[in-house]
Amino acid sequence: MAKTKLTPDVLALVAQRFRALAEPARLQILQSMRRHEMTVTDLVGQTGLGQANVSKHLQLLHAQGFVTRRKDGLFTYYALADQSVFALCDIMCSQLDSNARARRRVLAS
Amino acid sequence: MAKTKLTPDVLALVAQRFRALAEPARLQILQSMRRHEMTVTDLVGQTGLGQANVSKHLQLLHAQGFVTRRKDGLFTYYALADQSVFALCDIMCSQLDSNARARRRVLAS
DNA sequence: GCACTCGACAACGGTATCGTAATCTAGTTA
DNA sequence: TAACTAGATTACGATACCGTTGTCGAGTGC
Repeated sequence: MAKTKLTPDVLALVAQRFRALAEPARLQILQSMRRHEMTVTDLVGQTGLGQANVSKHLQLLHAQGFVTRRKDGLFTYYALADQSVFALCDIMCSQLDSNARARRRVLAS
Repeated sequence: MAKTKLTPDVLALVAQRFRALAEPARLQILQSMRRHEMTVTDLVGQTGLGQANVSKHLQLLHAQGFVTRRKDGLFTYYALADQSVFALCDIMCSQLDSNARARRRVLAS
């Protein structure tokens, strides 16, 4: 395990990466790419977001290294850089679960 | 593994949780609490942030269930709700690592 | 009671970010 | 070459969020 020191600089970078995932639209895009790579128009169709919007979100995700780009003719294919995004989401979801359960427990008292 | 369905609603909640961690100040606060619970003034001293600022960040972290609150006389003690925050940060850091390495590889070509 | 401290809260200015509309570039096809 | 398409880019208005200042309530000690 690469135990990077958590200096303020590193903290800023980590925060930046968290922010990239702090947007429902981007999570939706990432989820749409879970199985295969996709073009921008594919993603526009699947998510219902605007073209410029999707493109901008993809720029950001690519800049942060969450997705890879591959150009072929007119199309640009985007794919997940790695699967760890879903590991992150899983942790978040299980926290959501336990929070909801705790909240219910409080209400029951 | 609690495989929650990733409906748009859930996605919004997950995004909200990511946003809570998308701020260097909050990561700094969480890191300061890694070992023991702390009062607000402790955290102000340790982080160098303003009092009102710290208090507001703590409200948010508490609302999202990342920290617990315990009042004792004049003081309010905050503590980590669980350690999974650091699991999240670890994943992010290792991604940072591999990104940096990939970038270096590109530069070397 | 009075002064003091801790922490929460409201208001405010500055900045960042979202989504959209319009434009531009590059590649394809007729 | 002209028309078309995919996608990137820019400009803009709306909104959200950060950090600070000032204030208030609660608890403590003289």
